[in-house]
Amino acid sequence: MNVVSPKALEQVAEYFKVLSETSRLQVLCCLKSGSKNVTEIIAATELGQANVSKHLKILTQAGIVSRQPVGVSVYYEITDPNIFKICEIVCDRLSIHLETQSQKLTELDSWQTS
Amino acid sequence: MNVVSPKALEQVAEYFKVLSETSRLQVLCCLKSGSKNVTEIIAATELGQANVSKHLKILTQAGIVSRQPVGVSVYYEITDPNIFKICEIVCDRLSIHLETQSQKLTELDSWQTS
DNA sequence: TTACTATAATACTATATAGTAATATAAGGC
DNA sequence: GCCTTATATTACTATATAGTATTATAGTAA
Repeated sequence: MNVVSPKALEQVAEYFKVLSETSRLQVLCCLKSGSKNVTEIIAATELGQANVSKHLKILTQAGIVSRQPVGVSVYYEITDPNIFKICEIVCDRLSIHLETQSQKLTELDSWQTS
Repeated sequence: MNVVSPKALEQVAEYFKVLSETSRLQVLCCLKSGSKNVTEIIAATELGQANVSKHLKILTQAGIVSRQPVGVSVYYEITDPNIFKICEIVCDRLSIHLETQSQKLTELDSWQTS
């Protein structure tokens, strides 16, 4: 058994873990329109400075964004546009899931009140 | 700012969190070939029984697998084949990232030995 | 040099969760 | 009824990490 080695799956899991935080997704979303420096990212996301800095480091290490110092400030940019393709697939899936969930709730409700 | 609401991003992050564990990816991989009961999943993944049970609950609640009791055993099946499309995109991205990483290491190495 | 601003790193707390041992539940066979 | 097997749940420990206050570093202007 074990067609795919757990070692390889670990890498994939690690990548998903980077995407599994609301704050990091916020950062990615605000970078969707183009390169921004840290101050702009802080303003857009309303997150703390140290927090944003930490998340940017994680995103950079994962190769999802790139870092480019310009004078005193540092600009970050998305290097992997596929990110949004992945998010789209997930969103589609979520809406389907939520729909069936609410349908089940409706059925449950009508069963209780009958 | 904040084009996408953090509330919506939370849902997406939650979905990614489900996929961010090696053990759960192992379970999904072993279900790729088709429906399996818990005993078969335990055998294929070599994970503990309670652990598998917990992961299956999480995957079911996320709508990624479906649960079907048959007699004394319970069969699980992947309900969202898009999962593997997402994983493929991530794998492609990972190989690109690893390649550039190793390239950087090679450059660093040749710089040190020159 | 000093002062100021932008970003990063450190140290810490609080929270979440993976894994596991033990227990519970439930279905079939006897 | 009891016994066995399959799955789920509970209680617990150990670990990881998000957020934050504080400090450090670096670029730039006066």
